Amino acid sequence: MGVTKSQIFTDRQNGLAATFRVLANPARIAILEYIASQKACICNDIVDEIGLAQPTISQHLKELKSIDLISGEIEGKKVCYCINLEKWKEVQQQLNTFFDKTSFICC
Amino acid sequence: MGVTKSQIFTDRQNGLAATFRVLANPARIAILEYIASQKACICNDIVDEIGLAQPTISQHLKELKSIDLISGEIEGKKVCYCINLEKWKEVQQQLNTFFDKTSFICC
DNA sequence: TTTTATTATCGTAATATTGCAATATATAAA
DNA sequence: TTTATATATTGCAATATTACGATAATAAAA
Repeated sequence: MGVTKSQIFTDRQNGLAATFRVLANPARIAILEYIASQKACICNDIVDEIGLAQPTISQHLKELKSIDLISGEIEGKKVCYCINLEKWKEVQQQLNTFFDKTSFICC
Repeated sequence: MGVTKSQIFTDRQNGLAATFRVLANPARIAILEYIASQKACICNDIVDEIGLAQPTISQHLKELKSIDLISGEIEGKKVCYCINLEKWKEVQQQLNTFFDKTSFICC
């Protein structure tokens, strides 16, 4: 075999892991931090800012968009990426629920 | 190429991504939730509880231990795994710092 | 000591992920 | 329309991850 056996876990557990997975990459962390640092939506100066090739950045942006963590609006020939604040808060909430629910003292 | 270019990111960004990575697997989520649900430390009934082979569980436990999210105490021929509450809180804090710092309105 | 039960490690197969060059697509500018 | 610029997609090479069987290591029990 060799693939995550998602069938044996709940949708919630799989969803939580999937969210963590999108965040589990330093380039995507850096992209999110950069987008957020520009108060107005800034487009692909991201490619210049981060030290990765344009197709690589484009792919990372696609993944971030796939879970709605960012949105991308087309403006002429440029695209303007922004943090989707609603989803952002939702994810933060989801993670906190996990951490709060799971922390018990045992040993 | 084909590997994450960690050199171009900060230690903080790499560390954050690494933490997310450990959590980015439904089996590890399930293991953490199971360990936490047993108020006293329970050992590898985890293998029975989760539907994965013993070596697989052992490997996941190793990863969780590697970032100190759980501890494993040897008790005779059994090992007792527990949530490391101190680290747990620290990770939750770390993630919240990321989310709080990064959330700005742009679009 | 031998046996048995528990956990860890090794080796390997089956994907999944990361990154980039080449190229396609889309839109503004000339 | 042609050209230039910005972004997305495709295809591929280089790892990384997940899972498990076989086996080793450890310690209690017989």
